[in-house]
Amino acid sequence: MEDKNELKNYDPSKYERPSVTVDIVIFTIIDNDLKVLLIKRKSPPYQDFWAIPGGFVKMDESLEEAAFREDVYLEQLYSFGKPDRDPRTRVITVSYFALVSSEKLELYASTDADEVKWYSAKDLPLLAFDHGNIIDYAITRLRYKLEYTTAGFQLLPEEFTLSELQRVYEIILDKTLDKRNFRKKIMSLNILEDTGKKIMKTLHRPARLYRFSSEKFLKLKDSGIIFPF
Amino acid sequence: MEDKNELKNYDPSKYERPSVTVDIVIFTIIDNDLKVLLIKRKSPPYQDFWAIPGGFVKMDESLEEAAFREDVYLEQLYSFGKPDRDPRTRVITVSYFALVSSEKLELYASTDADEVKWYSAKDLPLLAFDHGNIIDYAITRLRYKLEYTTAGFQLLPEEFTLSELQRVYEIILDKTLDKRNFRKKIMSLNILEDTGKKIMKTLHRPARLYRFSSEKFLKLKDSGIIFPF
DNA sequence: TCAAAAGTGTTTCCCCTACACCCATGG
DNA sequence: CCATGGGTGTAGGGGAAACACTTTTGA
Repeated sequence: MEDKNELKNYDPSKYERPSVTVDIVIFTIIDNDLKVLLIKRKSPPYQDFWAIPGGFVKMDESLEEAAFREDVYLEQLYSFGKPDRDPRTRVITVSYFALVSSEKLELYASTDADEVKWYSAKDLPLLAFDHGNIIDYAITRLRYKLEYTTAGFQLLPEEFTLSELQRVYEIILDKTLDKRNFRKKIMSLNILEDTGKKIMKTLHRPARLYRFSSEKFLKLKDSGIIFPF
Repeated sequence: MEDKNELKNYDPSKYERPSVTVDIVIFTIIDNDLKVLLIKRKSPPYQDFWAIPGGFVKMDESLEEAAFREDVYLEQLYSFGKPDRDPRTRVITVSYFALVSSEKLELYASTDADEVKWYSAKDLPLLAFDHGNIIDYAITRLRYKLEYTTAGFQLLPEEFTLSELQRVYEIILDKTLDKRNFRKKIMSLNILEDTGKKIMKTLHRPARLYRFSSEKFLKLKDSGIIFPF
């Protein structure tokens, strides 16, 4: 308690401040595989290592707004701040994870080709800083989220079939699921809306297309997910 | 993406940095009621408002180590960083919640009497900054944690009866629990050790005293709780 | 012997799991 | 008519919830 009272009188202008970054683990699914977006660092420290995208937080800027004008699923993961995690200076990072639907992928692939790459979550390169830990943690949280929320929809285009949705779950959880049980569970959540459309031109029976029921989706968004920046 | 690449080249020394604080929601149970530790602010902003304890993060200091030499349960909650949450300057706070057992209470009550107070979580005063939101979120998380972890033990002395443990759950979850089902569930977790002792001198049948099984407790600690500072 | 909380089992219900066949289409 | 994935129901098992009485002590 004495320490805390002492800190309460601390004058921030008298001391050096740590830098604050926001780093984002961006997931998508490509070719039936869970991918993470990485950027190759062009300068020290960790030059030529891969890193998750992010940046320093400026005084009046909301990085989420800058980085994600798109309507993607974004959730705060954890804040890391060990004094030695960046060799230059004390850097505290607030990490997030994002889910980007496969239909929006072009937005992320359109930069300087050699510098940005989707890596398989199962086969990551050596990473800068503690980014390996951050990704591991993000994958754990993603799997966990999937078990008890509807986050998986964010990885699909607006209209999708139940089989596509099941595949997303199977890829992330890395196990096969029973088709009937999966459908029963999803349907019981009452978050899907039948578009009435079907995918034709397939070599088999056409599949119904569903979309997220937006009213239920808003309820999810209101339930404790806070965007602080 | 363009924004993120641009930020990657950002030179931190050229820009003002936000201040970073760590704020902690400290819970305990007193008189069968869930309490939160608050401190009255002596200076602006929000002078004379109550606030949760916390302080600025210095360059090389781990606030957890400074604030909590005691062995209390400490878990990161969320990082808040809306540019206007502090009227002075941009302040990003990393919030934590802590559980303090009733037997360690003296440590926290021993400061300047009028300035520090345990408030009932059900009857909080007007709070400084966004601390009201932080406490609300902490209570939600605490309830949630209780459902699927063993965090509740942290609020009790080292040796306790099953009825005392049940009362902790009832107070936090704000509902009554079935005695037999509660005991069955706790016992099935295999985290309790019978001390062999009993509470005598009561006006009724004496209750067995249990303690946490430390081996299981360590397993809990290893399961994803990260102390980043 | 009374009051007050400790301690103890069984039944019911619901949810999760396992499991196999017919359907609709394009080629 | 054939290949391919789409679509559907039911039975069994396991865990959570409901529920009431006996025990032990101090006064």
